[in-house]
Amino acid sequence: MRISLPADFRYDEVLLYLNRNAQEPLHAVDAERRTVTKAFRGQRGPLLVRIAMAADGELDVAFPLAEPDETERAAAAHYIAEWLDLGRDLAPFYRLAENDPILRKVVPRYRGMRIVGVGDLFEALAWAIAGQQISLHVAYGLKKRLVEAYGDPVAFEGRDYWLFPEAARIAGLAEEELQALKFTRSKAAYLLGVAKLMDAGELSKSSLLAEGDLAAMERRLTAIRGVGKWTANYAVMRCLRHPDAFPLADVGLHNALKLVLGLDSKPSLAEIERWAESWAGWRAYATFYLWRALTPS
DNA sequence: GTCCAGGATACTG
DNA sequence: CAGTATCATGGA
Repeated sequence: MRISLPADFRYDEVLLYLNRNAQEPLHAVDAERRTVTKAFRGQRGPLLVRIAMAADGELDVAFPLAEPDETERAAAAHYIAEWLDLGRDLAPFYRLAENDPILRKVVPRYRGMRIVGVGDLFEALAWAIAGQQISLHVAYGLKKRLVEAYGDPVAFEGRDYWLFPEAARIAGLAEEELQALKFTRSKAAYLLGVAKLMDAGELSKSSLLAEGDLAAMERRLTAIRGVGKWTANYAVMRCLRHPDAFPLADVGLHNALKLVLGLDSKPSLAEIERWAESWAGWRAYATFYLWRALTPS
């Protein structure tokens, strides 16, 4: 199957981003063959896709495990388009960045990079909660243990491509079972709370999207115990895909600004908020591009 | 040993 | 209302 790509799209950036975590359980990047292999939940069961760049510049999508039917092909196309944010017109962001004293230092270098999404709201929130305050390295460990304990494996070529645990599965656990995976008491409680809320149907991606504007989504999410402004905006950025979601308290953002601006200490939240005023409408993309500056090459 | 990681909450003055 | 202690693991 083929997927046509928008004008500004850089596949190398997808590979680089998805290859940050050497022990990633949810997908695999083959750097030499330039492929990404990933399983996701379809209506009739798990689907495994392997994407690659075709010679003609389109995205090639293979289904190495089982031949999909028409519904499944459509689901995969939709999933990938949302995952890689293929539908977004980045031209307004690039125009904005050209005239911004901070973004102009970063954005042109990575033109074509799109925010890689997390389709599942429970996964996005769980990942954000796991990542609160600790290093990415530790957060990756938490995620891997959670996925391999309670997720669902799809075996192919001698390894497992895991499906992230469903909220219903986590909702039935005791806090101690999450603590055994090295979640702190607080994080275990937060994650259980979110899982129960979603399992009860009181929180879903569609109901959140129906809120419409960013402020309303943030209000609903921050009403949940353990979900502060950072977590809410992170989840909205990665899952709901609002281009203006802004994880202001993000340490990576602070470090990126320090690096890009050549500061000798991290800027204050008030300063960042002021700079970001001119990024209005695109603060999620501004953040993603600034994060990129922290990665070599 | 100390500091800090892609924060949130409860508590204090 | 603004500061501060606490969480709790792992790498530098």
